Amino acid sequence: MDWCFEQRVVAHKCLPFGIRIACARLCWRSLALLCHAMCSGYQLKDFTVVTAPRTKTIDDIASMAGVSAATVSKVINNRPYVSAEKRATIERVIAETGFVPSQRARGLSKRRSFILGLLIPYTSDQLFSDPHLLECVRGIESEVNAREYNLLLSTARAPSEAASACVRLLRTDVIDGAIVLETHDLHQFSAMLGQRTGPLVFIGYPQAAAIPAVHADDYGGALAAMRHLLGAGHRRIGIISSHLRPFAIEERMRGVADALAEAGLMNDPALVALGDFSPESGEAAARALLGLADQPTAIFSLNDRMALGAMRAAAALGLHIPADLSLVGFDDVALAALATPQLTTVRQPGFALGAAAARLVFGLLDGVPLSASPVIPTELIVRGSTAARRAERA
Amino acid sequence: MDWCFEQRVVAHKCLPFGIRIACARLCWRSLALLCHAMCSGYQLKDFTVVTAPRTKTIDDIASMAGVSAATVSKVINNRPYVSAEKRATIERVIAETGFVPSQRARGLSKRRSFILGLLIPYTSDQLFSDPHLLECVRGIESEVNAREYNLLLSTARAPSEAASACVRLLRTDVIDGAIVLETHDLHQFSAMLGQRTGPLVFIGYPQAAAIPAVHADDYGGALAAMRHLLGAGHRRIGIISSHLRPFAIEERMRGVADALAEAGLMNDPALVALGDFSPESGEAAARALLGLADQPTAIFSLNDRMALGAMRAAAALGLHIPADLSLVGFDDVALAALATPQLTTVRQPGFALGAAAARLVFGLLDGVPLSASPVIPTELIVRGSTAARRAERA
DNA sequence: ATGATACCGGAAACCGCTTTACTATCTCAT
DNA sequence: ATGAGATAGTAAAGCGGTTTCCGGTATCAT
Repeated sequence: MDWCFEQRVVAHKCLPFGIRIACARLCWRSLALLCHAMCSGYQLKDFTVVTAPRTKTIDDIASMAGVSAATVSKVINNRPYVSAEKRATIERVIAETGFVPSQRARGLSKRRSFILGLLIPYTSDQLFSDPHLLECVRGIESEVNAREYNLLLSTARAPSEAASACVRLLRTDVIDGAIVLETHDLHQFSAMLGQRTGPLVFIGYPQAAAIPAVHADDYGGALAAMRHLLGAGHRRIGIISSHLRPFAIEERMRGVADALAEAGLMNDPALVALGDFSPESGEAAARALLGLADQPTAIFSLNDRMALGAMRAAAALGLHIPADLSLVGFDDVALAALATPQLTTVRQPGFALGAAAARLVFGLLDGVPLSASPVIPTELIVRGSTAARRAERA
Repeated sequence: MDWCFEQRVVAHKCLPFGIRIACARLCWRSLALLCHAMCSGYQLKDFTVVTAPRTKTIDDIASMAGVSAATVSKVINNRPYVSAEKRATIERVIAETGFVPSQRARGLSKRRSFILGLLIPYTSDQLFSDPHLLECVRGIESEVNAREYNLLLSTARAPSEAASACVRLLRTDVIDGAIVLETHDLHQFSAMLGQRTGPLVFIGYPQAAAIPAVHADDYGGALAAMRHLLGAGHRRIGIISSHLRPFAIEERMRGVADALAEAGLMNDPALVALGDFSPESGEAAARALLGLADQPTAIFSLNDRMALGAMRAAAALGLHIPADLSLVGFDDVALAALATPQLTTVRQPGFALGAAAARLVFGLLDGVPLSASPVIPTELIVRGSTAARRAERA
């Protein structure tokens, strides 16, 4: 059996001196002994490396200010029953020493970590390159910073992975609550939801009931977009939808249907083409729509990327936008404003969504009972890609 | 003076019953009393809301397994001196109860929070929409996950804000270390660097000495790009650089100069046009270059976005790429592969950069002495925008 | 004066886990 | 047999704050 360092044994066996290495916190002297022994071929076993202790603790501040730690705590937490002079003294000492309490210890006592989790299940990488996400994060951050919280980022490749990561983060006390960006299948989450501790809010449409969520007014946005086109005199409006049907798309389609009904128009299935959100699929869908005998005079694409593809298709077919064809997108991605002509579209309220989600989590943390899921309004941005319908066969 | 709830007083004054509300942890009964009192118009003062305690603690597990908490801790931390049978028992109990230790308490004892900070000083929003960033984050995450760490996200509008946020996070013990995405002026950071506790690694070129950093091989990338063009026979190569000169650009320019020198060519200042990284500025710069009497046959743009602008300029001038003009970019943004023709460019090793930075932080945390800043190789991706120079005046 | 009540301040307990320090048992060469 | 050395296990002491609980003044109406 190899010789080894074991706490109690070190002193007797390996080291000829009368000094024992009592604890893992090595002083220079014991360190030297250790080095010597290790150079002689001994192995270390059952040892731990501890990092340096805190430079200043609340007790130091307390003794410097001539009070007890409890009083310092009161001052730090801005609580009553501290005389003005003591408070001033303590505040001065804190300012002088630049003392900041340890969130680790604080969290243990207060049973809060002051950290919110942000879970991004990015099955598709585009999520990150999506400026909408940046806006969401900014919105979340603004609320989080206002409450002196922090934001923990966790991305996961698969939704199931995200669900377990989320539960783990919550159960290990790392975070106080979490915001989850919409996932196609929330089933994964709902299965693990019972195991969690702490609030969870989704940005998107909750498919399971009783899951707090915030979402944009997709319905209203689509309604506004369609009304805009209908108001401009368009009667045959092509729709570029998707064969993938997340809730947001369903809602937008509902808005489309209602707008058509409002105008007394039929919902002609021939005028609906399906894509997969990519520009290429949008181009193909637009070609299909424009190839109809009774060509539509306007197209509403349910996302911007497909609308940009439709723009290409129109150009290829020699159609001028907006003279020959009006085009409306959805999302207001950065490219929408850079395209020629600039794309009329419905803006996603990213910042507001993020902020609302964060507020919801904080509310839940504070015990505010959950009310209805907030719906954040969308905004129609009218730019150069839409115009009044030209007179018939002009 | 208003009547108020104060811990000791509650019982005598506000409540006629013999029950005192001894602690803030309200049971239903005392809660009912409180509600009653408040409905009668009394105010609450000096109260705290505490969240529920942990459902299961290590002590519960210990008693369930019939051992002491210390032994359970040994098992959890995979340390020796636990008999196989006890270990098995404890592991079974842990599995059955689904117990996970509290990171809060763990962090306090171990003096580690198991959280790494990621600081993104996004003066310009494009940072986030930059897929390169996503790759960096993915690289960091892969290392972080491997070590069962977590990632805390902190964005800041100004570098000074980022510096203070970073120092605060470090000093409050929230994070164990941090990775900072390159900032134009590190001076802000170096000023506060002394106040920090814990390692800090930059992704980018450290302008102050002795700051650990990792960066991409911008020099080598530019060298490879230029060699590629020179090898294809090009002799007059326009450079689209920038009037902003972060270190990365300096390095790329150095690569350009060395490649030219290698080929025995002069570094003609007339062939260098300046932009501001945007596509528009790239377009303008390309127009300027292509308007020269002695038109270049190739252009090397120091970033992709300007290269894409240059592509537009070439198209507008009726030049075909790569037949009339070869074009090389730098970064390999997503659009580079989607452009027509596909852009030859130098790929930023985002994932590797992130991973290297994370490894560096962990190394520093483990006390590994700092060696030289790692340089991550870049890769020339040859696509359709470059071709051999056509015979003179063909 | 004198309770009654409000304001202050501190000792001690606690949050949940890790580490120390020490005892007890087992192994094994002498 | 026996003491040295290795292994197992645990009570107790932290980690760095917060909260409880209680005693001591200051104030104030009677």
